[in-house]
Amino acid sequence: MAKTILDIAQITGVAKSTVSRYLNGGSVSEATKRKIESVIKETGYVPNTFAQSLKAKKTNIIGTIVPRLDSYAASQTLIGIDEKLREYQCQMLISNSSQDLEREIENIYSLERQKVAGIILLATQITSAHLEAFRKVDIPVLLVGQQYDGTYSLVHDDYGAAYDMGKYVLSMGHRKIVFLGVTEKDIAVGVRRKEGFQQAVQEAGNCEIKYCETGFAIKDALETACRIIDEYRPSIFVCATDNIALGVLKAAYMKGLQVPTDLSITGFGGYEVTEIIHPSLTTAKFYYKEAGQLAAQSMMKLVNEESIEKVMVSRYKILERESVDKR
Amino acid sequence: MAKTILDIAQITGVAKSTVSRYLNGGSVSEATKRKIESVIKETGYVPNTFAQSLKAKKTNIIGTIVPRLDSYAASQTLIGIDEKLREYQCQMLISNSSQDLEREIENIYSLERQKVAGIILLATQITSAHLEAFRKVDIPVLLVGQQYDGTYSLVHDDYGAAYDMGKYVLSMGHRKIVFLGVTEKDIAVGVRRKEGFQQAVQEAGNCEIKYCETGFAIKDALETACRIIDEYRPSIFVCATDNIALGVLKAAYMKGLQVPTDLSITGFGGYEVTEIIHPSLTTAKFYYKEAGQLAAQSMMKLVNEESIEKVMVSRYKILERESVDKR
DNA sequence: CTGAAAGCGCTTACAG
DNA sequence: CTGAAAGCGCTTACAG
Repeated sequence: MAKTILDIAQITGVAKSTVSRYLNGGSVSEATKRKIESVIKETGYVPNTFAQSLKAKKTNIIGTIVPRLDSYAASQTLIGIDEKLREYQCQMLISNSSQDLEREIENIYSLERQKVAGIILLATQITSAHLEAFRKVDIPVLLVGQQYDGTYSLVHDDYGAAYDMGKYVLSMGHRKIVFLGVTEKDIAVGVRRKEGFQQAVQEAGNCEIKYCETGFAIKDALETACRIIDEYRPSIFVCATDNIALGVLKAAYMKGLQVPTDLSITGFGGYEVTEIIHPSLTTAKFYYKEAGQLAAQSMMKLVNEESIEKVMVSRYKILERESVDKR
Repeated sequence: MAKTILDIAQITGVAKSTVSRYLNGGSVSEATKRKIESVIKETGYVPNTFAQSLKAKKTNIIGTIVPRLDSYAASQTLIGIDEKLREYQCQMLISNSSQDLEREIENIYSLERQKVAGIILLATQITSAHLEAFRKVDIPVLLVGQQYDGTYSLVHDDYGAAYDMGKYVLSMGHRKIVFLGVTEKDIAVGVRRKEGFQQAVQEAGNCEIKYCETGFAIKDALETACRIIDEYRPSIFVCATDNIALGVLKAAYMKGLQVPTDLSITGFGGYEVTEIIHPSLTTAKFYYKEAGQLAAQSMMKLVNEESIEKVMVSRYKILERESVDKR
């Protein structure tokens, strides 16, 4: 059923090598070119990628490992990567780790086995097993979202965004603040965003601020927020992600608090939904798709052995919307 | 750098075939087994997938084509597929068509070239070029979300869900209704959902109903809804997707209408966010992840040449929430 | 411009 | 249990 290059050669009456040359743009006379072309069309021949790759020892596939498929940040980043890779005639192979760090490691090795040209890892936490894997695989690895010494990384400016967000919140007159963050194992989201915010607060002084931690899931944030609202009455929740902010928003409704009059809320991310909801959410927008494109472009440079910055930083923008009230 | 099976064989002092047998669980003596094992560990040898696949002529990869990465339905379906495939030791290769039908066709052929064992297509529209591609590629194809004669398909019960939604809306006393649908090129969403709803309305009689069409994007729905609200004052918008409902919700806010007191809204899909927003959205929930799992399982049967139903139907559930008022 | 031959890394009957 | 050999489908110097 599936034709091989030999079939084409025999039908056309030329040698395999000639067909191969035709396929790869080598020198072939116009006449044979036409003959081969028509035979290929008739037979519906498609080259066997494996045989090609076996020779080439390299593919034009870039592996991308994502912690989860159902995240705005991840899907936007993937879209950006995909777009840019397509420009370079490269394919993107998505590998889902389902937020399982061990599976993430497995995926790295599995991508190596599939001879991808490079690996883009949408990182959350980096363990020593990760570092070992980076060392072992003989292909370029680029981290997106987390920074780690010794590997290439593209990060969002979590610190800067959080600092600006802190400045903004304070400028709006808030002095009784809950910062609802996440585990510090996640350096970018758990540590950097907190630190940036802390810096802004510190510079301002006289401010009552409580740092709390919750999970990434909306439901977790909802529960945590309900508890905090009962115990403590902040004028604002500064949330480390938009999803957390969404949970807090729901908690406010459940507690009968008007947003932003009774309670202000901010997020990080700039998910599409934050603009649609009412009140719309004040948040620090990260340019995920853009970051994805940059990641892909940088990876292509790495693959072509051009040099790139060890650490690249993607931009952000504070979106002042309706969920923050002036105090 | 990268070791081959020959290197391992030479270091161990055996033949390539023995190493291969070891790798594939053939008969090898305990002693050689141990030796080979240790050499492989030392060298960090990983088999070359291409060489393997070149022989096997088949991979354990299932290709999945999605119209877009940033859709709740798509990502949930992918997660379901991925989960189930993993159970079968199979890989999922995601191919994004960015809502470009031509690219979708290209992706089918490209997956064939990569010798995937089967293709799961999260379908939107099926053109004749699609049908030609299905015929030409010599591997099983399964459609998800759309039904088409001659191909295997797994669909959501769009008609049933829409019928039930119609019944529900009418039972809540609504008699001046806008059904905000999408292009009829999309049979499942544009035609089936409308037909199911129509059937319910027809059975009820005496009802003023207006059928309108809009795009899939929240922004499109927002604009369309604004126009409709100005021209016509329905008591309810029945929207063909949750995203459209979200757009209408925003439009209502912008027009100063209270939901659900001034205007009721329903959707289709059951996206996570519909539960979080306020008021929460009444919608027909489809079980995307479950559908993905079933799709993967069915595909595995197809790959193993077991027989499956030509058309499978996934379940749904009407979620009665806060966005519909009793009239 | 064209063809014969070697080789990419693996698997698989076939002998032994 | 083990090894030599052929072959999967393609590419790539090397001659001609």
